[in-house]
This record gives sequence, structure tokens and C-alpha cells, in this order.
Amino acid sequence: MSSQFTGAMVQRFVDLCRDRGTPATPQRIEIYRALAGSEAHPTPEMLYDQVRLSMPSMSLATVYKTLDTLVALGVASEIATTGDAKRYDANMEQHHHLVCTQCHSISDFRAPAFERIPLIAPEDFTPEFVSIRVHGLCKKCKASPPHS
Amino acid sequence: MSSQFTGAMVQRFVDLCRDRGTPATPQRIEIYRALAGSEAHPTPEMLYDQVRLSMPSMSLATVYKTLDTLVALGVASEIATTGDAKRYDANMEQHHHLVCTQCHSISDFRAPAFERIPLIAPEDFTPEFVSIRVHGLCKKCKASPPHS
DNA sequence: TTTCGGTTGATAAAAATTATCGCGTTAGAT
DNA sequence: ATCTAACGCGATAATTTTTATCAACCGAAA
Ligand SMILES: [Mn+2]
Ligand SMILES: [Mn+2]
Ligand SMILES: [Zn+2]
Ligand SMILES: [Zn+2]
Repeated sequence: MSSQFTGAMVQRFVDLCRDRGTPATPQRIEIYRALAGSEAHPTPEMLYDQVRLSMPSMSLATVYKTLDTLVALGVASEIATTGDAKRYDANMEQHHHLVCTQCHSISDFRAPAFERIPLIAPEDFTPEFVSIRVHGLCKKCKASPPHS
Repeated sequence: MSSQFTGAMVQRFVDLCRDRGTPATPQRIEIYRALAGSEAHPTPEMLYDQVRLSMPSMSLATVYKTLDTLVALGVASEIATTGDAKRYDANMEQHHHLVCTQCHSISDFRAPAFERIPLIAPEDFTPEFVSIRVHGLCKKCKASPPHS
């Protein structure tokens, strides 16, 4: 999400809140702005640190509660990871992820070859959507291998 | 992993331990057997409960430590989830997963269409492997929708 | 048999997440 | 304008999950 779009995303978020009757509080707006403005698929703690810069009274519990709200509203999703903290994504477009096996960074990835993955499943499973993740070494970790 | 193969997997595990100089202790064998014999991609807690049936002295800490060992040996892997506990898999063959959006069950899935997914990535990312997960409703949850 | 390094089980500690609750704000009713 | 009820917020406690610590134990090797 390049920052030039973040403002528009926030505006759409505020509009959606009005439509749904969910109060668009300053806290919710700032948390959503931080999430929408990040490409790191941040953890609650990371969002907490970011939001406190402009809103020092922010509580970590509010970050957790708001992230639940954002997911329920359909403007964010939780990402499956093997890490020790939850990670969120405000990019609701169909896309996939690059996951670094070394530093566990996650970045968006879209490729035509992945656009038309068939939505298949066994008889007794009702598929809804597919997510693909490409595991490997990110640019940074390729450049600086683990200090032996 | 149908149970008839579990014995063979355990045997290969013991052999591998000998090759690597890693003691194949009774605890490790029982934990590996429980994991290899499960199709549920169990959590440490689930494995702990299972192993205690035959080895009541088992400690939960040993389960955690052993799972780390199994992953390091390359005979198990941790699965990325959005859940609140780690989940493990002893199936090291290339395969993918069906993830129930309702009960969060995970089951193995192989399909020819997924066998030849290209290992692609942007220029600056070195891809190693791809994992695909199909999200949807499992058989059980399809049959019994959430009690309204 | 003695030694020694690694493993186990018990437990404490840490980290992450969720629950609780009083307060403040606000929308709506009077 | 005032009152009231509902809801969100921040503080904090509690819970859950995972990791660290450490003494006792075990088995291989001397
Ligand atoms: Mn993303
Ligand atoms: Mn599997
Ligand atoms: Zn990396
Ligand atoms: Zn299900």
C-alpha cells in the first residue's frame, strides 16, 4: 500500500463505519491508518508503537480490540504465520505472500501465474478461496547471511 | 498418515537419529509416533495428552523441546496458522492443506493441478518452496452450521 | 565403577492475548 | 438543556502459550 493511497483507504474505512453504524473513533481511525500505511504486515505491538507516536494515550488492549473490529468489518485480515505474534493485513485485494525463511518478513506478491489458480478441493470440502505463499530468502537476508 | 505406515515412519525416525547422533529416547519416539499417527496437525497440548496415555510421566516442556528437535531433524514442520497454538505436521512430502474457516481443522490435500505450481518470485527474492492452502468449509462444518 | 554430556521433568518466567471494570463520551429521549 | 443509557477507551488483572532454568537422571565412554 503506497502511502498516497492510504488517505483514500482511510476515507473508505470511515464511510464503511458510518454505513455499518460502527463508530469511527479517533483510535480506530489511527489504528487503521497505521495498518493501511504499512507494508510489513505488522503485529499488534508494531501498530501500538506506531500509533502512540501521534496518540500517546493509546492502549494496547484497544489495538487488539480494534483489530478484531477491522477483521469483522472486512477491511483487514489476520495472516497465518509460524511466528509468535499475530500479523495483520489491510490489503483486501486478492494477492499472495513472500515469506522469508530467515527473518520472517512478509511481503505482498502478485503474479499472473497465480491469478488463475483453480479453486479446487475434494468432494466433501467447500472451497472459498486459496492463499499461496512463496517461502525463501528476502533481499536483505540474501545480502547478509546469518553471522556465523 | 494412515496408521499402518506409522510404524515404518517411526523406524525411519529411529534410524535417522542414529545417523545424526541424536539419542532416540523413549520420549522422543513416543512424541514422534503420536505426531506421525495423527492426521489432525496437532498442537503441543494435543500431543501431550496423547503421549501421556502411554507415558504418564511425560512433561509438556519435553513435548515442546522435542518438537523443536523434530523440526531441526527435518522430520516435522510447523504449520502456519491464525490460531492460538502451534501446530505440527510429520508429513514431509510435498503437499498442501485444506483449512476450515469455521472449526480451523487442517487436512492434507494433494491435487495434480497443484503439483506443478511454478516456483516464481520477484527478482530480489530467492524462492525455495511454495505452500498452498485452500480455505473453506470442512465436511463436518458443512453438515452442522453454527448453531444460530 | 566413575565421569561426563545430554535429556527429562518440575517449575519459574516470559510473552502474547483476552477479560474485566470504572470512567468518559456521546446519541437520543425527555 | 438535562438526563440517561449505551458503548468505547484505558488501565490492569487474568489467562494462555511458550520458553528458560535447573537439579536429578541416564547412558556411553574412559
Ligand atoms: Mn499482504
Ligand atoms: Mn499436512
Ligand atoms: Zn529475510
Ligand atoms: Zn470445520
